[in-house]
Amino acid sequence: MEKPIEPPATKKKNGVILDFIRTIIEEDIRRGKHGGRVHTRFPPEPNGYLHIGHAKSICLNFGIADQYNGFCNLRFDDTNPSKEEVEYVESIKEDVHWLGFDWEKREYYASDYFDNLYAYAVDLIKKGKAYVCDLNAEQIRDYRGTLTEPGKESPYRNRTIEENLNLFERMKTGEFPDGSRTLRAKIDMCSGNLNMRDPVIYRILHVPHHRTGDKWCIYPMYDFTHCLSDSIEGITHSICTLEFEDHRPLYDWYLDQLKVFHPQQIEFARLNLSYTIMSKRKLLNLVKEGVVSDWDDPRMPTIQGLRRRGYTPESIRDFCSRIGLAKRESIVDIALLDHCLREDLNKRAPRVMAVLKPLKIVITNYPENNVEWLEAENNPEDETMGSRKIPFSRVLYIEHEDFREDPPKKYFRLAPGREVRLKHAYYITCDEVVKDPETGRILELRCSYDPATKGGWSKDGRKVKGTLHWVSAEHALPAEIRLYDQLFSRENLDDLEEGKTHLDFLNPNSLDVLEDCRVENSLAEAKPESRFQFLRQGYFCLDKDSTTGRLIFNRTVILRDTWAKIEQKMLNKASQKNGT
RNA sequence: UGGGGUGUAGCCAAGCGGUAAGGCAGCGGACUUUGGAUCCGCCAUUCGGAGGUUCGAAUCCUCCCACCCCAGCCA
Repeated sequence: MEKPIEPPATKKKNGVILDFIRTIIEEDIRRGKHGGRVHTRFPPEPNGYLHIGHAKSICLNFGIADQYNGFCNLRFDDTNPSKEEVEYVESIKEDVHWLGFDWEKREYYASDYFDNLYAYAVDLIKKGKAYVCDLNAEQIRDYRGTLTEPGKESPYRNRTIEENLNLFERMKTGEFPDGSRTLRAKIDMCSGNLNMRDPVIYRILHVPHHRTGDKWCIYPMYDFTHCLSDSIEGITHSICTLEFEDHRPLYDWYLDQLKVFHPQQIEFARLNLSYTIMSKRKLLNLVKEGVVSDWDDPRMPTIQGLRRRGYTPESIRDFCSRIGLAKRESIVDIALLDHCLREDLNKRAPRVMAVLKPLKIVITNYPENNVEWLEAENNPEDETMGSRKIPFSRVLYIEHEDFREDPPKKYFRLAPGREVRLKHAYYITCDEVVKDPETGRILELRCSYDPATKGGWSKDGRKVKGTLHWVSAEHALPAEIRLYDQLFSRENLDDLEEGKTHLDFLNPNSLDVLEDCRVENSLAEAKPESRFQFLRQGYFCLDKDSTTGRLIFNRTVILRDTWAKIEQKMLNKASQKNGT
């Protein structure tokens, strides 16, 4: 059988740099291996929801199949019925489709092969390469030895083939209790690779399976199942993550002993993201403990969470193509994902105006009861998206943040006596600040507009530095807006101080719900999952909790905010002067 | 101290003996009816370290160092 080859150098093809896996594949095609055929598989275990790390693997496997005119199977690795559920297989299928990939008719389950696998095991016994072992779990561990000491051979290792066949058959028929016996491969108890010290092939588990019901009470282990499932399906390149590197000799051993079609296992480094955890177990725990609302909480790195948050499948695929592929472990900056999303939505998302924290302004020289419908472009990046009419009237709301009574340097929004532009509308000047005499809170602004600046232009060439978004008080729709931020405040959650866990670094501000927002009336007909750019603020997505009477938006990501940076720098400078 | 891997910028990542691609982040500047977008510049004399081979080394050799994975009847 062919030995796994060292990852060869990356090569360029048509100027595009190939990663090490595609380089191997191109070399295999060139040499005519498997007749030039390329067949991959995405093999999730249905014991949890898919996350962005899985997206990397999905894009890789389906992407390669597509690129080399091959196929990619969806195969559920369902050999442990005590952890797996149909709920998960349904969500996985939905997520893969949503990401934009199609396995067509090739939906397989490892459990489909239970009969084949049993026959292969019998074959191994007949070849004298497997035996039934009566050691219990604890004893097997003792016999296995340690990392630095060799193991000891099981006293049951040299049973006759007939006895093994008989015992294995009786394991299958349910004669023995859970954990009482196993079928083991007879390899090498002295191997430096623990996986080769007579690994378990089958264990007894009197547990019903979500697909095979109670047909089986023995279930095959991963190593035995995976290589043979790959072989049965004619997989050419079996791509998995780094921790399986040690398993490759076993993967190869089973296939060599059984003399069956031999795919090649290739390992790559899984995705890690800054400020994010990717462990299924920890993610499940966040849901169970109520730290987040569910698997699709918009702060979760699950596909469903990202989807609800407003990420597009296109942006996730772009991200996966940009993070690279290698064998070194790394933590990708979450800023790259946000960049991909902004790049996508900048071109595609319609622009609308929404005021998150409304400040009422009255245009004192604008006629009462008058309404003008002004032209507003839907996307300056794409003319074909057209325009819409937005209502302007005497009473408006602007963003509270866009007014300062005592503006700092470089602040060029509204302030007493200052003139700014209302986007698509008029120039206005702030004439008066009305405050609550008791609390001093600003209640409203009295402004005047320049009728000669309709549309936001001035013939006299007068410049205004600030342009604000706004909504007409009478026409605007009330909305709830959920502002999301990273769930964790720590960049690297895998390298924590003694005694700390990721839960010690939860970001207390990961969710801020604004109940009293105002959005422009064109949003009345918006459909859940539709995405918008709220001008000057960020990208938002209509949440599924929305009802006709109550719009709810999730903030996906903010726009780049140069002013926030400038202000932060000024604050830093000031605090340095104060010696704090 | 056994076996298997990996070290190139703040974060990813090319490079495979001919003199350090690209992206993200950051920093300048232009432009702007989004402080958005766009554009233009800057950002590794050095590749974990030390020796060696060579006219020439991130690339080859030797030794060393650091980090990750493996002792489930999980996947």
